[in-house]
Amino acid sequence: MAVFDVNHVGNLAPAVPREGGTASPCSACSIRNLTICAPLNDVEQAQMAAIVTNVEIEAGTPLFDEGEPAEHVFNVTDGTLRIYKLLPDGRRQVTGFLFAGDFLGLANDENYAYSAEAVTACKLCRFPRQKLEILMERFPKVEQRLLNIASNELAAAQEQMLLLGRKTAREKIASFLLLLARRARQRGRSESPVSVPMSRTDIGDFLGLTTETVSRTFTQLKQNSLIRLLPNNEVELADREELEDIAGGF
Amino acid sequence: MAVFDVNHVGNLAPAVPREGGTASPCSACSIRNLTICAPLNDVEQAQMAAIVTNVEIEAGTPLFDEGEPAEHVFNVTDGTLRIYKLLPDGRRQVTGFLFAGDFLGLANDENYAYSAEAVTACKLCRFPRQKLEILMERFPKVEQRLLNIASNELAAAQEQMLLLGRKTAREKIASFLLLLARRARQRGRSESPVSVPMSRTDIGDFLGLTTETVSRTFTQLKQNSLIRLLPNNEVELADREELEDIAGGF
DNA sequence: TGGCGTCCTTGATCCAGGTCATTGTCACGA
DNA sequence: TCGTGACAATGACCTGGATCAAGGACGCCA
Repeated sequence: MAVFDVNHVGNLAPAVPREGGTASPCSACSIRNLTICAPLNDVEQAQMAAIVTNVEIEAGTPLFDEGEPAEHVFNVTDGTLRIYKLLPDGRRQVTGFLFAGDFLGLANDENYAYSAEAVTACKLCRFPRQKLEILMERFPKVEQRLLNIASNELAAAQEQMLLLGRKTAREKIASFLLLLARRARQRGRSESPVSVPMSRTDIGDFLGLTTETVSRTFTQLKQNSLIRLLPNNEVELADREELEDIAGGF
Repeated sequence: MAVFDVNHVGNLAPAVPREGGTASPCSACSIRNLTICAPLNDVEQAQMAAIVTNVEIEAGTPLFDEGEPAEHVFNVTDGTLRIYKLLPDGRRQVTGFLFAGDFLGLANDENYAYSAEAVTACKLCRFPRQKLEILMERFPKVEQRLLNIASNELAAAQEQMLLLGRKTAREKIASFLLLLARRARQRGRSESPVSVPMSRTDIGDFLGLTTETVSRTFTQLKQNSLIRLLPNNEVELADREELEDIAGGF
C-alpha cells in the first residue's frame, strides 16, 4: 500500500517517520476544531500527539481495504478521499467523500467495513486504535466527540439512503452539489464556484447512477442555467434557490 | 400522539405512568444483554431504572416525527418499528426496522432526524435524553456501549447504501430476507420460517422498490423454490445457500 | 356467514436511466 | 506544437422496474 509516513503538518521539511515526539505539530493544526482533538486542551493534546503519525498518500492510492484488520483510525488534514464497498462483480457503492477534518476508520468490528482511497493527494493523522482507546478512557471528552461524530454520520447516512432509494437523477445531482457546497463552507472554502475534485464515475457510484447519466444531468442543469461548468473541476451554483428546491424534492 | 405509558414490563398488571420507582422491572428484562443497559451491574442498573418510563404503542401509531425536539431516547423491548424519512410529495424511505433490544432516538442535533412508527404493537423503555446524558457521565460504559451501537448502525447503513445504489430487485429481496433471519437469530427467534411483520409497501420503501415489484419478486423467488410463503406472514428460506449468493451479488 | 376493507398479486404498458458506441476536450510531456 | 491518454459528453437503443389497472385472498366484525 502506497502510504508515506511523515512527521510534519503543512509544508515543513519532511523527516523520518516516528510516533509522537515532544514537539507537537498539532498545536499548529488549522482544522483542529473539526477533528477529534477539538475538545482537548494543550496538555491533553500533547498526549494525543504522542500517539499520532502523520501520513501522506498520493491521488488514487488506497489507504486501507474492506475486510483488513482495523488497526488504525484517521483524521483527514488535507485532500479528499472516497470510501466505498464493492460487490463481487465489481459494482461499487461510494458511501462517502471525506475532506479535511473528517474522521474515518471507526469499526467496532475487528475489520474495516469499507475501503478508503485518495481522490486527491491527502494528508492524514493516523492513530493506533488500541492506543486511542486507552486515551479515550482517560479523556471521555474524546469518546463523547466520537459519539457526536458517529451520530452526525448516521444522520447523513439516512439522508443518503433517502437520496439513493427515492430521488431522481436530477434531484440526486442537485443534492450532491449542495452537499459539496455545504462542506466547503464548513472548512472556509468557496461555496460557489465549488470544487468538484472527483470523477464522474466516482459521483455516479456515490449517487447510484452511471457516469453517462451524471454527465447528461450536469448538461441538463447547465442548459437550465442552474449551474455553470468552469475549468479546473469547478462548478458555479448559478441558481442556488432552485437547486435547493430540486434537491429537496419539491 | 398515541403513546400509552405503563410501568410494567411483560404482562404484569398495568398501573399509572410514573418514572422509575424503587422496584426495578429491569432486573427481569429478558433482553437486557441487547440494550444499552447491558454493561451495567444491578446497582447501576437501578439508577437507570430510576429515569426510565415504560411505554406501549399500538400497531400503526407514531412514536415521534422527524423534526420534533428530541427529548427522549428509546430501547425497544417488544414489537417491530419502522423509522423513515419523507420527501415533500410523499415519497418515503424507510431507513430501518427495529426489533426488541434495538435503540433509537440518537440525535446529536436538537431534533429527531427521522420519524418512528410501530409496525406491530410495541413496548419500549423511554429515557429523557438530558437525564441519560447525566448518567452517561457517571457510567462511561453506557457511552461506550452507545458508541458501539452507533458504529454498528453505521456499518449497517453503509451496507444498505450498497443495496439501494447497486443491487437488483432480486438481490434486494434476498438481502432483506436474510437480514430478517439474522436479526431473528440474534433474539432467539426462528430463522426459517422467518416472521415478516411489515407490509409489502414498507418493504418496498425500505428497499427502494414499489409494492408491485416486491410482490413480483417474492413470487419469482417462490417459483424458483428458494422460499415458501406461509400463512401468518412467515417465509421459509428453502434454499438459504442460494439466497446468500443472490444477496451477495454473485 | 357474509360483507367489507385492506393488503397482496398479477397483467399490460411505459419510461427513466442503463448500456453500448463514438466523438470531444483537455492536461501534460516530449 | 503535437501527440497521447484519460476523462467527459453525446447519441441511439434497450430494459428493469415503475405505473396503471384489475382481480384475489384474507381477516374481522356485524
